Amino acid sequence: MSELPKTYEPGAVEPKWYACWDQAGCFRADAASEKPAFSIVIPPPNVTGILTLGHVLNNTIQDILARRARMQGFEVLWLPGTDHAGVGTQTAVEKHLRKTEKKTRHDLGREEFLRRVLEWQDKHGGIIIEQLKRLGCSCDWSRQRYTFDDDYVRAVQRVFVDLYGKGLIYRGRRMINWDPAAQTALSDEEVIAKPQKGKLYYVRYEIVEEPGRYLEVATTRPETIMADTAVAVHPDDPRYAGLIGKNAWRPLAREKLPIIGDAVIDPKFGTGVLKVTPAHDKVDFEIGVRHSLPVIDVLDPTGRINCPAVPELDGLERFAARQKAAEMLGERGLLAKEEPYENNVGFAERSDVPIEPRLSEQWFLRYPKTDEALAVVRDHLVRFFPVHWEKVYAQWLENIQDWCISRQIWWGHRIPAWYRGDETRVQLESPGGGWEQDPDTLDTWFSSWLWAYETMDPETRRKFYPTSVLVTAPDIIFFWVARMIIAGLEFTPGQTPAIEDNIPFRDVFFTGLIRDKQGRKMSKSLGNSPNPLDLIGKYGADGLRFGLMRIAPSGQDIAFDEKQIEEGRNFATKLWNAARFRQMHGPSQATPHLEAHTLSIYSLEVLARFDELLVSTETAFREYKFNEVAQRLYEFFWSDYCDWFIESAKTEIFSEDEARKNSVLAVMDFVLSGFLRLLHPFMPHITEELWSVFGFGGQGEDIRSHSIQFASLPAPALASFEMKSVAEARSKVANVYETILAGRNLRATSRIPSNKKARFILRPTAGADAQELPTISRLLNAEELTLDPTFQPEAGVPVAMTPLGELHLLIEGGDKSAERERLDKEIAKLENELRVVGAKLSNASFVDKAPPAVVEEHRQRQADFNEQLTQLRKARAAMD
RNA sequence: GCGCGAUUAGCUCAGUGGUAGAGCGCUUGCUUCACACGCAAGAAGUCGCAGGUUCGAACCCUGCAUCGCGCACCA
Repeated sequence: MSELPKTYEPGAVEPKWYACWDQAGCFRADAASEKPAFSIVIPPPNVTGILTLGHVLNNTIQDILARRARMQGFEVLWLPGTDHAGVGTQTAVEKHLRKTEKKTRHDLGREEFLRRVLEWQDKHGGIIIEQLKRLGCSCDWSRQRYTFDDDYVRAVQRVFVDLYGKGLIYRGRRMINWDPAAQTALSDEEVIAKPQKGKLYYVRYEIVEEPGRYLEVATTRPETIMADTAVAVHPDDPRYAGLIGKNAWRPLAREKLPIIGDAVIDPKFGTGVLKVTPAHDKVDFEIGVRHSLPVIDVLDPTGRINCPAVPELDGLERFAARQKAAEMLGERGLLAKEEPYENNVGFAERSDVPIEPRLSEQWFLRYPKTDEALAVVRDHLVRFFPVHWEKVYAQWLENIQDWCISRQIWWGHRIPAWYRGDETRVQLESPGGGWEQDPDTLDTWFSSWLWAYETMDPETRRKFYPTSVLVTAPDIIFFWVARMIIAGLEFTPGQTPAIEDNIPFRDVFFTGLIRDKQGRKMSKSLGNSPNPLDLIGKYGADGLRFGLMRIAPSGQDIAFDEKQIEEGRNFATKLWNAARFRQMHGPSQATPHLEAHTLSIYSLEVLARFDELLVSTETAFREYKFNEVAQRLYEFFWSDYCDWFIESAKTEIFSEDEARKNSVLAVMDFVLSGFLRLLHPFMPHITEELWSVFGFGGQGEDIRSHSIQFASLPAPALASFEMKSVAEARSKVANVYETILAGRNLRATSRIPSNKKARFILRPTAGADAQELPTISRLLNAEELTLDPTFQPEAGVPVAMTPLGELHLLIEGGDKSAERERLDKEIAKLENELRVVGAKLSNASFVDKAPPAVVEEHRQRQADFNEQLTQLRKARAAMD
């Protein structure tokens, strides 16, 4: 066993072990294994992306689950990969082109542009994979997939053809969300509503049949007046009775517009009159359909006005045109007034510009299996953690609209549809000469929704599908989670047609979003997003992982604070030093063995607490409460193991009694070995390092046989022990520890500096024995602790009531008044607590109706308080 | 408008009916033979507000307020 260096250096240790695991194929899943399967597919990051804290959170959780499952004896597949991220990647490359060459994709042409994207991908692709490795992720890299792998592309297209054949995919001219910046259609999910401060313009439309009478129309979009094809009022609105059927003059590009009645008009909004613009508003379009109105489009794909009839506006950008149109109306006396107004405007998620509702020929998917998808979550065949996301999911599915899946961007899966004249064919290969393929590509999510199974070859799928758990952020619950469930149900990739064999995952764990200390989202522009690689450099991957896990409450957003990562690092150091301390006292056995009859009461105590730790972490894991697991591990090790057990054990460790010393060292090893295994999923590198240094895994050629990764989780230590003797030992230890706390408090309040030895005298209660005095003395940093049943303190000697008796602190020239004050405080505190308990016990209802155990507990407390109080009063009286 | 979360110590958060908790920060004492990325002690909270249920409420119920999120509407 080599000696441990003074401080832990993650920078050297972590990459060493990762390389070792990776080379030995530790993460490779064997589809032919006899072991039960556990599988996770990674939410594929963008191929050209770099690691964010969100990725760290997400992938640490997946790694914890994967590593724990390996230790539990599962054959584990954690399947990694990347996503081509259509719009995102294309936008990045376009931006780059604009900056470096001042060119647009159209300047290059489709073929050249795609060549450039591939160049970009080769240059920036795969960085994130290396970063995940640095974090310690135990993915099966031999199975790494990409949504642009040839097989995967083929599968996506086959699915399109299949759904078209089933009549679920269709092409149609409908109102869609148009992104004028990216110049593509978007799905409803990609539109983010944002409140915007604007103006409400009241525009006067003159009635044709009654010259001089005007209808006032409240609108936020005067620039689209030229596209008006009607004016509408509510049919029952008395203000406008008799106008329906007449006409109004369109104030720009002057034309007669019919005045129509439609029940969708809200008489209370504005003036109760709506200008109907079927080309540029979804509701207006529907009104247009009901009343057979013509559709006039006055916007081009980039969002500029296309209306030669009004030369002042033609060619203007839409927001400039709004301003100009209002001015023109004002000059003509047709603008009654303007009011400031705030309304929600849809913004494109990616390019962050207002979308335009636009009539356009696109491909749509009518979602299949929506009822079934609702049912599998409602009936918990798929379980959501936290459960409240079920409702969000259900709400979406219940109001689901057809999915616009075609995109007018170039970087993506080409739509397998072919045209010749009026003919359309949907098939993988070109039907032959004269046929042209649809220029559009598919929404990236139309490939992602197959990720849970299309990433697996048939053999892998047989073993590992459905996957065990999906770990993802809740913001893609519609984009990805819901659609994967639908895909599983529709395409039945499972081994049997049974629903439970086809759902893509059993459990879904939704992480929180990481925010900064002020609660803002992490973003590049705010510069509030720390680079995880810098954090790994400063605190180690293990420190980052543990720190983050400890502050990540399940399902709640996380306020990031680097201080907490520092704590993760500190915990690694604590572990390292406790191990160092152990190592200084001789070699450890590969499999530490406990001899029941040799165990000290402190050993039994720490073993009992370790068993409790096993239970509480197991429970927390079942609920995916990672922060709770981390917190328990932290508390156990720092407080129970280091502060109490090791400190108490020093009595034996530094003693001459070899038998007792060896017994305690064996317990240290036993708990350390078990604790390393419990901690390993959170801090894989340092635990492997210590496991190896201590030789707990034995020796061997093949790392798989002695790596902590494949060691089994610890079993309860005291399972076969006699419960009564354990309980007795624990009760003794509780008394000892309580006495130590009281003594330390006495020291501190009597202002004895920590480095000064102090002399204590214990006047014991009946039954207290001297056996534990050395340990108590050590933990009190006492010069001397003597047992004296007949001790009669002089007035002013500080005293504390402990379970073992009166503990007196001997100091030179005791300060009477200070001691008197201290005692008075103690007495007042006790009296108060006694009053509370007394009040409760004298309440007849409480004694009658509360559970007997609770009442008994209160009685016990009352008795304890009374006894302490009596003693303190005696001590206080002796001072007067 | 509908729905979902949150509201507990200065900060970040645990706490599902029985004496209010942790970490950080703060105060005090300490380089004591694993660890100053440490040890020990301490101060600090009418648990958002108002009702209700209960012997007993931070916890259960109702309403309200504030903050955040989602969905729908928005001329």
